[in-house]
Amino acid sequence: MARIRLIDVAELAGVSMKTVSNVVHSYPHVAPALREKVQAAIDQLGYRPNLTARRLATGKTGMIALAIPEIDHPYFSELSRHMAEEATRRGYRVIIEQTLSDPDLERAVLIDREAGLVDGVIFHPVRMETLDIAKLDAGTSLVLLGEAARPVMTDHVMIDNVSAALDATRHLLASGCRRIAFLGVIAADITGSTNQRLLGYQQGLLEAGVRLDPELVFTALEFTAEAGLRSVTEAIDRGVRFDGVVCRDDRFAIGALKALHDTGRSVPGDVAVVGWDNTFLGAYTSPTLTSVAPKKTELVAAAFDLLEERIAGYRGVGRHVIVGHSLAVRESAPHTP
Amino acid sequence: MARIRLIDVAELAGVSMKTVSNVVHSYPHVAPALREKVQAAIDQLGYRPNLTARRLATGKTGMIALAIPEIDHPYFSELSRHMAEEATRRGYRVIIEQTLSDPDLERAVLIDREAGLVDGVIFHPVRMETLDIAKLDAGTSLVLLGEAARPVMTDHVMIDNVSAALDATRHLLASGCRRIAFLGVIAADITGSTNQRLLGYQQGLLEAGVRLDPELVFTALEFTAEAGLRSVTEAIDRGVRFDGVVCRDDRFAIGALKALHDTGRSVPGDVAVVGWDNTFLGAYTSPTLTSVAPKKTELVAAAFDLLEERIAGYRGVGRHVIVGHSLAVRESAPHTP
DNA sequence: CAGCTAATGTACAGCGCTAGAAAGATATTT
DNA sequence: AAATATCTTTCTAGCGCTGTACATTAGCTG
Repeated sequence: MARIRLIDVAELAGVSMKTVSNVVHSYPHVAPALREKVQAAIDQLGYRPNLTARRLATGKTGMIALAIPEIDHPYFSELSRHMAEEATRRGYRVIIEQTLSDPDLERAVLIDREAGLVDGVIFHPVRMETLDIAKLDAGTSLVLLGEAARPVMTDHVMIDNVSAALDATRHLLASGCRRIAFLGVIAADITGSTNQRLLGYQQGLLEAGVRLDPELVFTALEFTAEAGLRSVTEAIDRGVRFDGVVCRDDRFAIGALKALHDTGRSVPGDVAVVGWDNTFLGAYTSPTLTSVAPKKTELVAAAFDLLEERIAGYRGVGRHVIVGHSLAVRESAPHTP
Repeated sequence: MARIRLIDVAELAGVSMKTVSNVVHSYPHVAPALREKVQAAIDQLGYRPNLTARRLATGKTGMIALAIPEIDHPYFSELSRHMAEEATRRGYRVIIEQTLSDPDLERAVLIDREAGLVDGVIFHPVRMETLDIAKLDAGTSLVLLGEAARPVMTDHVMIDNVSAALDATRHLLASGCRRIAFLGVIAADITGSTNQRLLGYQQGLLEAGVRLDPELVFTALEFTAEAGLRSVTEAIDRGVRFDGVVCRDDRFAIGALKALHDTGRSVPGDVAVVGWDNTFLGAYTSPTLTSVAPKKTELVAAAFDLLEERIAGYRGVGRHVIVGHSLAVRESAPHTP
């Protein structure tokens, strides 16, 4: 039972391969009677075009790669879902590459891109630096996500992290918080995100005339809820007093919520908490989580727009697109009454 | 700056294409001096083999498709991660197809498989029925996950749902629960999972001599935390009394936890809760969630084993593999003291 | 009905790589 | 030294599909 090929259909229908191909592609100038005959042959044999062969012939793969640190991080899994749906809408398939924040795997993503497997790559780097990416960006289609790196020649989509952190901080200040913590700084973190979010946080305190207390900038060991939990618990154990927390990641916020709960603090009564990314997690915690909400669909659409322009041949300087954000206000840091 | 091809390297190195190919594939019988010269040419030009062309020539794609209902469901995103890692280990790439539990999209997965894009498919059906799958299973490599359907000729990996539900129910019974609810039955659900889990639940009650009260089988509208929350809240509003809940899904459990919290019940004091799938969600709820834990890595390994045998040419009858499970015991339904 | 345009259909050369056959070179044996 | 065996390398026919160039037929016009 070998695969049915175009030529098999052609023989059965008594026409040339090209005519069958024309029918498959709904090419307009095919006589109705012939089209019907060919279609019947296709149906009878159950013919499916071989995509690999088509790709080789056309030079287009119809696939794009989405390279993210972790598939099962809620933010990235939600992002993946949006990407997959947008891709379907635009006639692409997505192949997801997990980099695990490993510099070598990240590099491999860019190198593989050259292998003709995909038409373009949407890449959220964590560990690779700007120059590193620039060196490997051989002019083929690439769009970067996040804040880690932004080579001059490469397109790039992100939210305004400073302003989003500012919004979060203002929100806490408006509800009366005065000792607001930031969770968290990570030693090994080379991404720009944290710095920018920290900047917005500082700016918020500054404009409200609240003194910045270094003790309130918590550190964590890694980007997990567990690390967030530990960090907050330790701060409490050290006797640090605070009435609000801006978390740079929903997972940190989940950990913080749990730490506060376990140490008998009420949220938002004693401490108000703001998370980041507005993952679905936040909707089902108790209390539900207020969180910075990047406009994910905008982000995805922008990334695809840029990528498709690159695929279509744009070779110019890198475009930087800032997509909107909002604050999804829930119980952990409610609106001021 | 066109793509570098094998022949470009061959010309630069002054050898034949096959020799370059031999170097690329580390074929042993290449004279060291030549190998070096060819390698130098490869490096100089930055040659990358075109995978599409290689595929067409070899007939193998090195890719497998993972078809799941939703990428961002925690269970499936965790599964995806394991799959991606196992695939890498075995030299495959994974392309994730999201079916959204849509029968047409599910069907498309099986039809596409014929298109030579992937070497095999690991498919977790939700809406397609056994016969439907059997009809489309043209003998190419396919492994099914879950309980929805199991055609005779198709390989299949699952956990023993009856026994897992039995374990969960016994656990609650052992800690003294006597009015144990099941969350939940969904009208539109045609998967076998719920029935099997319900069966295990009944069996557990039966062997403990506890009467089965139909009022305790909760229904929900869809598989979301929101629906779980609503279902439990409504049961409480109706005045249904219960001291334990077996949830057929962690998301239901998250919703249940929130419903109990919002209505002032303590967990596990007033009501003990068991979830299903042991997603990472359960580790960060308050209280943390006891959950049925399928051995995901075993499941993934088994699925790949079967799939690789199919790819290698096995054409026999469908194998059914049952992988182990355990109960991840946490605060929401602790061990009996 | 010749003379032209438009509509249909066919032939075939690639796309870039693989792999088996064949050829050429070198080493070993008698 | 001839004959045989063993390496190395080259040659080349596909893999299945697309798209260009060309051939054929049909449809009109004057």
